[in-house]
Amino acid sequence: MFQHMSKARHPESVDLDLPRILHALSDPGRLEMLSTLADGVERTCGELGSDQPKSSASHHFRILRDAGLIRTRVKGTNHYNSLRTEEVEARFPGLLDAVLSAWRTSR
Amino acid sequence: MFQHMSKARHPESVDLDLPRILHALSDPGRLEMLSTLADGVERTCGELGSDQPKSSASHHFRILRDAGLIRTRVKGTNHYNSLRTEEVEARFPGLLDAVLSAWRTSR
DNA sequence: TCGTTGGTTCGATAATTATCGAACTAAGGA
DNA sequence: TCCTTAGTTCGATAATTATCGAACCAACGA
Repeated sequence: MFQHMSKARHPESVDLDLPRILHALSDPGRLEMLSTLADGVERTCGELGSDQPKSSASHHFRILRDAGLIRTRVKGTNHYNSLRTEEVEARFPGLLDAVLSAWRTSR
Repeated sequence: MFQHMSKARHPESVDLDLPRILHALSDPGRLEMLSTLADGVERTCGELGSDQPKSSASHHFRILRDAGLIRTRVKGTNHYNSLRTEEVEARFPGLLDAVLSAWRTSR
């Protein structure tokens, strides 16, 4: 009885948990993915995590998804990821901007 | 040949590492400590971590210190901790404010 | 000098997270 | 129907982090 991605959870905005979000953000690879997504363009997993094994990339996507930072839309055999900008912003104003611009200046 | 706290490291502002900082922030207890320190008042370890065993509290202080988020000043037998507000702000503008106000609204 | 106080460090154990090959699955195309 | 593509899930192992009692240490006061 396992859930495949097609039924994956995306927590409601209200349920976003700050420590969980900060943990998801505490990894260079994941920050890089989010930074890429920050332009609002959807991207497939392959486009974002091509520098590592598929299972590793998938793991990191899951962390981000479970934290509520990205949404994954399944279309055919592709999984399109997008940043949940407005929802995170509504719950934690300024957080995403601060983190992503911090990342860009320190990279 | 061990280093006691009196010679503990406090990383230079320039060396602040974002993933490390975000990891340090990804714990409710540590967020609570920082939130308390945000008023600018120095506090001893005992005042901040009285809800847990000394060794656990000390561990969390170390994480925060190593990340460069707090400074620990030793005076007599007391260790006074303060938030490194300006330094973190200078390196990562808006980050601390965003995280701490996010924490306060979600607690 | 002895005890106390405030906190660190050690050491052992538990818990969480990361990594990645291999098996799997759903969708699409030939 | 068979093959391929894109990505997930499993399973095993390694690495990191957390927890906390116990030993320790430096400063202070009696």
